[in-house]
Amino acid sequence: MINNMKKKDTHKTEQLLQAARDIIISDGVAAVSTTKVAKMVGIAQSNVYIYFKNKDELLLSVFHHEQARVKAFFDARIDQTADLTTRLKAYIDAMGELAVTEWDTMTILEQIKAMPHTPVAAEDALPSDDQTVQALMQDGIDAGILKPVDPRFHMTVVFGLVRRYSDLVRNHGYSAEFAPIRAMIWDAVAV
Amino acid sequence: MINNMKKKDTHKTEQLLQAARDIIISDGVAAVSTTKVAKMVGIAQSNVYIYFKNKDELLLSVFHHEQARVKAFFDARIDQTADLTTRLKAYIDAMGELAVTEWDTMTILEQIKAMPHTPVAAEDALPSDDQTVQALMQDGIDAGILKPVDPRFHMTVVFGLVRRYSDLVRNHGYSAEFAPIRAMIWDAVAV
Amino acid sequence: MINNMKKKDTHKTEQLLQAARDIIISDGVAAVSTTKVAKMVGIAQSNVYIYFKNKDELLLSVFHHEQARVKAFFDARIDQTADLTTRLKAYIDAMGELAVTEWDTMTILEQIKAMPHTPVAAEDALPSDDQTVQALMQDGIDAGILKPVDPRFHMTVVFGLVRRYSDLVRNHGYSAEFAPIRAMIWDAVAV
Amino acid sequence: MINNMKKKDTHKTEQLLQAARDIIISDGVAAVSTTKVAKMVGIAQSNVYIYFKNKDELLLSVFHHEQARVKAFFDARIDQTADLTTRLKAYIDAMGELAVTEWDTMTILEQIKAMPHTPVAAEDALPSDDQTVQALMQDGIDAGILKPVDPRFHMTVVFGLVRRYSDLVRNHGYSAEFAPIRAMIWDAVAV
DNA sequence: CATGAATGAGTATTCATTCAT
DNA sequence: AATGAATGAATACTCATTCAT
Repeated sequence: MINNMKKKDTHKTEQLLQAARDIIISDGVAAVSTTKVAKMVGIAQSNVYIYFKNKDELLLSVFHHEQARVKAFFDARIDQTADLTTRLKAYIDAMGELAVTEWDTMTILEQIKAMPHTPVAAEDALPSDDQTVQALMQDGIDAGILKPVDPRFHMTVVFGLVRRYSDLVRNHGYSAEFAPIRAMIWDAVAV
Repeated sequence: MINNMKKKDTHKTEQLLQAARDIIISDGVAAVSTTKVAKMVGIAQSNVYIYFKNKDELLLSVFHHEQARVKAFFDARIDQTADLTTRLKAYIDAMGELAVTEWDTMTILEQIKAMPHTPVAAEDALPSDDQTVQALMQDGIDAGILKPVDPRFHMTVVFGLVRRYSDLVRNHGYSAEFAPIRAMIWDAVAV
Repeated sequence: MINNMKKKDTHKTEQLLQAARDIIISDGVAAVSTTKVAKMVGIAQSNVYIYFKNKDELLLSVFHHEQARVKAFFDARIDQTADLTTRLKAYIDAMGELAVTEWDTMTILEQIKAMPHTPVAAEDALPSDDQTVQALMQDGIDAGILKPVDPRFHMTVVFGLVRRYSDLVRNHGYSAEFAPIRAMIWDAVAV
Repeated sequence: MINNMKKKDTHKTEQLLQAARDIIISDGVAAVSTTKVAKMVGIAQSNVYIYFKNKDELLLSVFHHEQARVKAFFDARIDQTADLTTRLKAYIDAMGELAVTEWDTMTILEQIKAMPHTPVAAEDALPSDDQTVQALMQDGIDAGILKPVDPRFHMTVVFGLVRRYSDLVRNHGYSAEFAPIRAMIWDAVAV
């Protein structure tokens, strides 16, 4: 028990996922290689195949982990029993917060999704393309609150502006309120 | 045959650029390699280094070519002598047209810009970040026509929605008018 | 369930052998790997080493099993009390039947025998090199029935033609009698 | 000229082919790897791809080289203007000589042809399956000289016995005449 | 008996770049 | 201007085997 530290086995899986995440954030998905993640964790390259069937499965695992984070984030912030307008505005605010506090998560999802031969199935998606969100938007349209266009346009506005906001805040020293951006979004999507 | 050997140089350069473009469009920037472009043009791999110092310079050259196309597109469509509101609306419409007719060009610019260690300098940019456009937006803000936020937000809205519109039209069989999208954009950016 | 755990051992051994056989038949000996056989049987890769010291021992075991099948086949078909000519002809006919009905067995023996560093000792061998058969041939030679050459030549003729016959029947839709082939063999070996 | 020994470029191709041949003879086709051949020639592994598109193309090249040797061998030994029986017997004798003097060549052809996913097209083949030879056999059958069975049986007898003869001579210190073997073959194939 | 973890060596192939000719 | 040759590093993935639990 004292000199046998072998219990951490499952931990290796986590460490590999973290290594992959780190590489994606710093150098992009294309830079993720079995060699690199293994080296970062301090194991032999071939061991990666003990924990993941494939490089694809490794990346898919990263994707699902980050996706779960996003889902938890929204679940915690949007009260499904509230009225529609409230929920729509809550979604926009949640997105704004997410884009800033979970920038890395967003980047990772974006990168894996945009891969040439992405391992991510079409159904899986970025938060902005999420089925639930799309349904929410559609409800807004049906209720006459949102403009009657394909809901994907609404999602594009929200996601695009919110990402940009976060980018300016993080990478360009921009320090302004989210309020005016929220206003832009609402003016764009609302009837 | 004997004395027109000089022309081939320029021709080969163009051919290489075209080969790179083709690969970017079909398989993404990551798939561009000196081996492939050389093979496509029918020259030895090492010859690529006669026409371009680097692979980076090749991609940069592709980038500048496409950027020039975009610039020409706007120059032809926006009357700089018209009043500000007219110019702003003309810009939005031009963007809408560009996104559809020059989808490949946009894709190429996007791809090269998004590269992990992009050869594109920060000043260079997507049309939505263009200095001229940014100035136009700033004028709109100063004139009280556009919302008083960083002009990059306005550009994000225009570019994002217009790209999405084109994507739906091209890749998802969407067949609707641009008008409602133009309305969304204007509602977002206008005071 | 509690007290019949001992049986599983033998069972797993057999299953592993069968897995190896299947791979050899479908993809050749080179395709046999501890990883694959273990996966086919549904056990951990390392468990293969519980049942077999080596990959070589696994293959050797497969070899011996198939060899035993062949031996049983001949024992059942050749009456050792019959006169020499009868036994020789019975051997040829048995070989003809074996090649067709036990094609897989022959293939497996052949494949393992032909391995670059075959685990099969020189004494062990294909049926055509079998000690018993060789002795039978020698008797034929001594009795003046077969041509006075190394008995291995006689075995080569029998085995080669019979394998070819089976190959044409199985893989090339050939549908002819064995009789003319038996005649070819006899003409070749008989004085 | 004195210190520039770079002229030997084409020679490298030959050296690589020879390295592949050597490995096939000593350890079988399966043992051929780009790493090994490159090391044997003293170049970087990646250089193999300068001379051959593929490992398959390397092996195919080896195959064609050896095949050409065999063809030349037969062309030099069989007088196509001689009468049929003479040509048939000449073929058998040529085969006997070939099997002994070109043992390695036969082994190489055999090994490459027997590969799990052989790069050799079905039309290409071992000398014993050669179109020309098959035609010769067919002529013999039509002329009533050879037994009226599929010509591949005749070829099997010739090739099989001749290979065995050579094997005994080379690997088992057998030192007998070819004459009795020739007689066995003839008795088998002739009417 | 069974397993998961580990490893090092091996596989074919692609790449950007350099250089002498 | 053009090329063929060369290289070293990188890629994902498989393998036989060992060992502590």
